Amino acid sequence: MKQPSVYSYEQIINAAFELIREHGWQGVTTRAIAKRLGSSTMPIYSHVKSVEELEKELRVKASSMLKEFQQRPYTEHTLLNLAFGYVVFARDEKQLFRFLYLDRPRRLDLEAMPDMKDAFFSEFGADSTAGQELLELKESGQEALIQYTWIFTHGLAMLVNSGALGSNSDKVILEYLKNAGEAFYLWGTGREEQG
Amino acid sequence: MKQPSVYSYEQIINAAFELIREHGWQGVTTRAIAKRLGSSTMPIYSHVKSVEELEKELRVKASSMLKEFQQRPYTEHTLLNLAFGYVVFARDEKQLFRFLYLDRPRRLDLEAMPDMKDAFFSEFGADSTAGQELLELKESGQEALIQYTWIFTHGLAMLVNSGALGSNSDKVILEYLKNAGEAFYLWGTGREEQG
DNA sequence: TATTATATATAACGCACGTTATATTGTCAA
DNA sequence: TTGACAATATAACGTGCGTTATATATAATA
Repeated sequence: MKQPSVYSYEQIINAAFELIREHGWQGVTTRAIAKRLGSSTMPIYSHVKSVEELEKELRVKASSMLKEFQQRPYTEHTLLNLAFGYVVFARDEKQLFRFLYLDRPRRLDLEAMPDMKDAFFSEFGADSTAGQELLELKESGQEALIQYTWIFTHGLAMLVNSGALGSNSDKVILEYLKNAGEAFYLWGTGREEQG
Repeated sequence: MKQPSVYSYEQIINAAFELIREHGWQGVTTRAIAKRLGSSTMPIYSHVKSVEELEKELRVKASSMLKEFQQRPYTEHTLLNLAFGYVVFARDEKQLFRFLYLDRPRRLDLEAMPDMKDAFFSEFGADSTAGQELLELKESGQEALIQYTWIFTHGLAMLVNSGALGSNSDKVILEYLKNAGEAFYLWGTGREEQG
């Protein structure tokens, strides 16, 4: 390197991340990034091959932000925290949520579901104090509970994201999730007692 | 009129509708419509003020197609039919579903929820033979059941639309919906017995 | 100090879009 | 038959995009 760059890779990604948070993916253009950086578009290309690569990086950043939302200890129930964090992310980071799960259908076919499902499952170690009541279910029952909860959570997140629900307060969201989880759980146990 | 038009309004709308079904809203351009029509772009403008107006018309057509899906008598339960039709539409008309509920967030904030909710509610007349078991719930319980079912249905539709679910067969979808509905219903009745 | 490579700026290319200006056609009315 | 007007075709305008060609400046190296 014969020349130190004045615009770092981080600066570029951060500027792009600011833009996507504010205006969504469609607001992320090379010219818009350059404008925010106070530069031309060239520094972008010296650090990033193409916007496609930049998109990948933004997806990583957005995903890790979502993960951070999901790992906050809102309640004592890890499962509930994962769901609640997901919905709150959809509410408070509308553009990022849209970017991850709505804007680009083809990319995330394989990402959306496994991410969430694995996250759920990773909390099922016997040491976990949070998901205790889940252990009362058979493994198939656990999986079903997770799946139904995840479907409901996803639906709730969508509706919250688009403002289709009347109220979006923490309290209301939490109640939805708790009630639905309880309903699925009771249904599951009822099933097992029968069969 | 001194001249009969060779390209009718219907032809234009139909061509656009074919395009959106195949390639989504982004595939609907004046040039693409013209190409399918075998014409230039001018006939479009003689029947339609702008693409914005055309978008509205397409939204009407897509909505009425969705409604048609929801009114088919898949089962004896009207409520279930509405939900099932919604999910099947999301599965079989991927682009139309995306157009209505995913592509354009701002427009449908006020449309998505009420449409579905009203449809649910319109089935609750005392004459309706389909929703009988619902009448056993209090009005607040009915509304809650509808809301939770709708959230779940919406989430399921999203996941089915993006192919995130393993299987998309009628049977699997129906089972999801029946189980979730049952769970919510049981939870609701349990609640009422307590309180 | 002279050279060289790199970072950046400027400008342009090619593309696709909605839309519009202009030309052409064909049919109805006189 | 002729003139006028509406429907359509052709072509262009303006915009915004990703990307690239070219020019310039600046700092490390020889």
